[in-house]
Amino acid sequence: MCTKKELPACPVETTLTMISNKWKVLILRDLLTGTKRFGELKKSLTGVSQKVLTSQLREMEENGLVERKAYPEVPPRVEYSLTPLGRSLKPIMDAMRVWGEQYKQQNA
Amino acid sequence: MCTKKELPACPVETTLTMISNKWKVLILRDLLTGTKRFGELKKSLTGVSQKVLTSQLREMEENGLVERKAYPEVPPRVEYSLTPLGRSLKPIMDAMRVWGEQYKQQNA
DNA sequence: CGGGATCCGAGAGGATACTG
DNA sequence: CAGTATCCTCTCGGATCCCG
Repeated sequence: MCTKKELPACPVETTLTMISNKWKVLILRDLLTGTKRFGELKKSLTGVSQKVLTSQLREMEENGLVERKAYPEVPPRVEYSLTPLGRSLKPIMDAMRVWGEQYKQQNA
Repeated sequence: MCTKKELPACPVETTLTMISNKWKVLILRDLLTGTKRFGELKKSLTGVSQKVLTSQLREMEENGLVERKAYPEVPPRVEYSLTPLGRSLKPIMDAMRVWGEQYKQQNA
C-alpha cells in the first residue's frame, strides 16, 4: 500500500488510503475498546459477511493498523487488536463520534 | 437519507452515512477552503469522472452538507459551497489531515 | 461549462459449502 | 471457531455522446 510507494500529496488522501472503507472504520471503533475475537467482531458489525470481514482485517493488518494473534487450540481462537499505529487514529474516531452525537441531537 | 428515517444506533455510523465515500471527503476538503466551481472541483479531484462527481455532489446536497448555486449565464456557471452543517465536519477533516501529516513524517 | 442519458466492464461483495 | 474456495449477482464507476 503506502509502504514504499509514493504517498499521496494531500495528507487527507493518505489517511483515506487507510480508512476509506466503511467497515474498516467500524472495526477500528470496535477494537479501540480492546482486543476482540473474530466472532465478536462479526456479531458487532451487523450485515458484514465473513469474507468481507476477513479481507478488511487482512488489509488493515498489512497496513500495520491491526495485529492478528491466532492460538493453536481446538476450537481455534483468533484475537484482533490495534497496533500503536491503529490506536493513533483514535482522534479521528473521536471526532466522528462527537459529530454523530451532535447530529443526532439536532435531529431528535 | 437520514432525514426522517431512524438513525444508526452508533454515532460513528451516523457520520459514515454522510462521508463514507472517498470522494465526498475530498470534496469536503476542497470546499472547506471556500466556494468552488464545478470545473475547479473536477480538476482538483484527479481521477474522478464528471458523472461520479455530479452524483456525489447531489447526495451531499440532499444530506444538507453542500449548497449548489447555478447562475443563469452563458456559458453556465455553477458554484458549490458548504452549508453550516458541512462546515461542522471540519474537526474530522482536521484530524484526518493531522494524522496523514504525521504518518508521512514517520515514513519519510 | 455543467451537466443528463446511455452503454458497458470490472470487481466488490453475498451465499453456500467445505476444512483444520 | 475461523477461516478458504467457488460461484454468481449487481452495483459502481468509466467512457462516450448530446444538450441548454
